[in-house]
Amino acid sequence: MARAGKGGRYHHGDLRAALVSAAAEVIAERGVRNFSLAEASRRLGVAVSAPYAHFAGRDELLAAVAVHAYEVFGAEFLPAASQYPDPGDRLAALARGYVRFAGRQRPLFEVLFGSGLDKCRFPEVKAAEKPLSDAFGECVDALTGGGAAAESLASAVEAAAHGHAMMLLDGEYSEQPDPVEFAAERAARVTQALVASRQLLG
Amino acid sequence: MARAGKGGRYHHGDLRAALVSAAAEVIAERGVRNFSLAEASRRLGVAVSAPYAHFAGRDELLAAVAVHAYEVFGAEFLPAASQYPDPGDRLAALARGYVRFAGRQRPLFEVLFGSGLDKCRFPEVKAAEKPLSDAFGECVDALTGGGAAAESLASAVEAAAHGHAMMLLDGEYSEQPDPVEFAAERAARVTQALVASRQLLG
DNA sequence: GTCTATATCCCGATAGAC
DNA sequence: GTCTATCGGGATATAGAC
Repeated sequence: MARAGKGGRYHHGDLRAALVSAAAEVIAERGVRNFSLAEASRRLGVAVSAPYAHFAGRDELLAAVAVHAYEVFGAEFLPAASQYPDPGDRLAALARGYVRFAGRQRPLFEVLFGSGLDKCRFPEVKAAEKPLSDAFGECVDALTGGGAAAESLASAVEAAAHGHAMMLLDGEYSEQPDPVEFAAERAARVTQALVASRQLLG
Repeated sequence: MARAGKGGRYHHGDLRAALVSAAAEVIAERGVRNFSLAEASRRLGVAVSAPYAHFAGRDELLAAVAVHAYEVFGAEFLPAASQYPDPGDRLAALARGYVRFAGRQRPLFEVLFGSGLDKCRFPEVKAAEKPLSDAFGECVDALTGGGAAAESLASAVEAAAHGHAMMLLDGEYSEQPDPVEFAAERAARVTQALVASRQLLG
């Protein structure tokens, strides 16, 4: 890392990357809603206008953080799921991981789903999401043989995982000793139930 | 409604209520993220500081809009569900209504779930939510006899409904002829599947 | 008790110098 | 590629008119 002092004229070789990680820090400390380009700039000791050389605006930087969030997500939870030989167990492990990610990496999860970021506007974000949806897709294909049945099972499981994550972050399980694990286990169980009754889905 | 022209000195008898409905309008037109106290004030022809006589800040006004959102939600979808004699069908109708509300009253739904509003800080919001969770609770109690089984079924169905709503708003079903009904039907079906396999849940 | 006027501070965004 | 300067807008606090 190069100079951040006020005397420094130029920053370093990779302001772009530095901004992404500074943004992630700010968001972790103060929440997505209170994140600002200006604050990220201040931390790096650069002018508030410096980010505009790398990002068209606040949303574009947020999108870059979102890409990072999906990478962390994948690195942290896809390996754990792939251990299970049974596709139903694998799917349940994915749902569990999804909820754990929400609970353990709350700020990153909020960038993805609570920041109001319109992912459709950013193809990079969609691309970063793909390994995750592919993991779901692989399991449901193995379970259903593909087609419409696969699609509706995937939809159901993703919805269940997301819904439990949201309820966790909403504080619905705050009376539990370990809210994160509680929600994660529930999502896994619901997934198993959906797998068992998949012929009813579509 | 009283005068809104620039010449007017006072506004009317109920600035508080006027602010809530103006806020709902602004949000409908420009989205929750772009909502501001100043914009709502401008529409009513009052000074930017006027709202502070009724609300401590932006979040407090947003909370009032959230209460309104839950009222609309209840008025619009609870009656439809209560028609069904079978508790499983009733639960499925609730899930369907939940997703329809998200799709048809998107701005209000976003106030509830996409505005970053911390509902725990506002007891009024929690109270306004109660009729809705009671409706879910009544169905699951009828199906399971209450207790932990009721709680986990309720959790699963709410998560499924919320998850499908979120995927709908995320554009996942945009290639469908009627995305709202498509998502609503899926949520209803998933609910029926969860009811059928409820002994696996908890 | 309700609203206006005003002033400060922070943020997003742009233009032009180095 | 970065800085300085600047504009417009929103949040917020205070003082005062009615």
